Amino acid sequence: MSRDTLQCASTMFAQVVLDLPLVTPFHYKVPEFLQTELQVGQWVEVPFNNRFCKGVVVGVQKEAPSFTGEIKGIKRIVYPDWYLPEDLLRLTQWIAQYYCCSWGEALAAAVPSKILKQRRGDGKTRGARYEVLGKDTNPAPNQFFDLTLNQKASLERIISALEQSKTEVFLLHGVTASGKTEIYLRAIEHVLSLGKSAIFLLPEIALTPQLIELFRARFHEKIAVSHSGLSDAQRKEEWRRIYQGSAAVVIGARSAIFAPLKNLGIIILDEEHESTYKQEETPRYHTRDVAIERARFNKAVIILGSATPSLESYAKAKEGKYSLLSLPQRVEKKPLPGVLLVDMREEVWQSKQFSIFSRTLKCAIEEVLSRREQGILFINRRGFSPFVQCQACGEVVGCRRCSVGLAFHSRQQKLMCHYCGYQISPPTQCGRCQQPALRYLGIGTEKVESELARLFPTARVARLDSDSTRERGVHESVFHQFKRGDLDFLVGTQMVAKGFDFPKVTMVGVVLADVALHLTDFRSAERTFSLLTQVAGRAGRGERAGKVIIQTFSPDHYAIKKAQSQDYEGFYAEEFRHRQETRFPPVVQLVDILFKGRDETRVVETAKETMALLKQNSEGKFELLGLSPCPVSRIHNQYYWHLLLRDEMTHQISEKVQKVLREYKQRRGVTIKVDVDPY
DNA sequence: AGCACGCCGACT
DNA sequence: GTCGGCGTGCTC
Repeated sequence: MSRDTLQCASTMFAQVVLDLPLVTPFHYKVPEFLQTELQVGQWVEVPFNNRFCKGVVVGVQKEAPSFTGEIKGIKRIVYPDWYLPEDLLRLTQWIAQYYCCSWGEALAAAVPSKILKQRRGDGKTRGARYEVLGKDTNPAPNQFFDLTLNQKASLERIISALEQSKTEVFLLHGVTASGKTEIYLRAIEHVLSLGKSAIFLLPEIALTPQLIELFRARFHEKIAVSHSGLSDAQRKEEWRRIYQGSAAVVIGARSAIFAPLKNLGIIILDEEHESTYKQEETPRYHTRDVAIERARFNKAVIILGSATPSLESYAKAKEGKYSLLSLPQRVEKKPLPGVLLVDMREEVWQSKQFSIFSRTLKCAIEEVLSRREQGILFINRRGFSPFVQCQACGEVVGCRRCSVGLAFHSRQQKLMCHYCGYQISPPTQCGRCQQPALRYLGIGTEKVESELARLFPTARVARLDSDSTRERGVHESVFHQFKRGDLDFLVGTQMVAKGFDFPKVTMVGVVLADVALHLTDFRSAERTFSLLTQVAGRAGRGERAGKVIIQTFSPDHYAIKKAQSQDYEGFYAEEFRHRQETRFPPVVQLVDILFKGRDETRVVETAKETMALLKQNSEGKFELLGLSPCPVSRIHNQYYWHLLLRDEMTHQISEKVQKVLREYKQRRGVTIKVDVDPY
């Protein structure tokens, strides 16, 4: 894959990857008039199956390819001055082979669709609007406050790795408010001083306006912020800007890992335990693993930061594959908030009725109001009532197109499906037994919001969840109101748990901690623990000490107990032991094969045949954990089944599976997708 | 993924 | 008689 200009009289052949799920690159003749220009990494237009397609040149060769049919010629170079950087070429190739997809599909994930997709006559990009970058609205003073000893020690190790230009993976384990961000900022400053560039990754960019402001204030026009609101044209424009070197620091979610920066010195992945880093469409890559690979290609340093590292990363740190950096204390010696568990079984028993706020939580709310402080109430479900059940026959009102219940949303006065968006007006009677006995059960954000308003009429309350923030700007305006002190309480889902830094928040209430705990998923304890720890971390970041109240029906569960004592090590040890006993990651590797189709019998037949084929070919290299319907087995009238495979970390599983699937003739109407390291 | 080719049912 | 349904196979 040389980038040297081709200067050869005899015919040359180019290997071209097309944006299609085709396994191999295709060969094309390099016409005379392109021989001196054509280089690896360029986008070309080629004739393909009676039409023209765009593709990327991934190699050139003198030898004629073994293909026996007619070899056609490249029509033109699409962008004479643009090359896909070599590290991205190799990175996409790695993604294709590790995550079982075509190189073309991996490229499609890495490059804005406007650049790759064949669209005739897109040459004129008329007045692409994009956000003017680096305009800092309120230029914060460069805060060169002193680092704590732990911060200093961590930063020194990072800088020493940067100086040596060798890849080192750091796992920065710092409790909430321990000053991880300051380390990131200084590491990036150092990288810039070496004339190199940086990528800073976040789980979800829209949720972190504060952090973005901090970066803007520090790096001014050097940064490019990639957010999901960009149009296709803006995305292409952003790519061009970064490619031309007008930004040295790129901040963004998942896809920012593919930013075409030159001379990459560092990649930082904040909140590395977050599951949003895993892409759920083909290619189903995990941003953390892609980032590590890209760092390796560039001899760059990578920092994974979290208050609750994933089991995967912490295990690697313990094995010595990653370098562990610890920040066990909050900055300025601020204490971690005290955490109180409320046993809701006892609460219901003693108060003889169920209220969504226990007496303890009510007191705490009153205290916040009387002291003019602020509070956050967290509940991991949106809507008013997560499900509606007939008290006569037990039937739960379900979606017509999905195998899930409908949730009642009081704002719209509708029952809604959270999977496909289907909605109906609240029925007056049960659809099965016709009795007018429907009851609205469970707790969602809307119910917490309305209960809070009912019990504390003076409280000024706002709700933050994906319903309330659907309209543009709502998130930011609620955020600023809360910051200014125009609100007393914020009620919300995960959204209020992440990255917020409000000094006046002294109380955080978790209305029901059990929601995520009882899902049939090997990561549910880990998710619960880290969510509770993150939420708790929102309290007591300012002058006054914080208090956290967790209401739960399972106060004895280790995920909840360890979250109460904020004991990551203890949780890790116990959870790791579970994973060893039950043989789940990180001690083994999983690969999931997904089957989807409108005709369920066909889906199952296909899955069974595939399973039989895999069994024949497994040669003891991996274990079949069995075929089953997905937890939500029907979405939008499509049936979902999956086949889970387990492997003792030999990493040959993808190859084997790919080979088997390639040989298997796909049945009509059923799509098969491979999910390596599934979530 | 597209797109053509091909083989069977109901329509101007 | 043809229009068009989608099942099958191929693309340098």
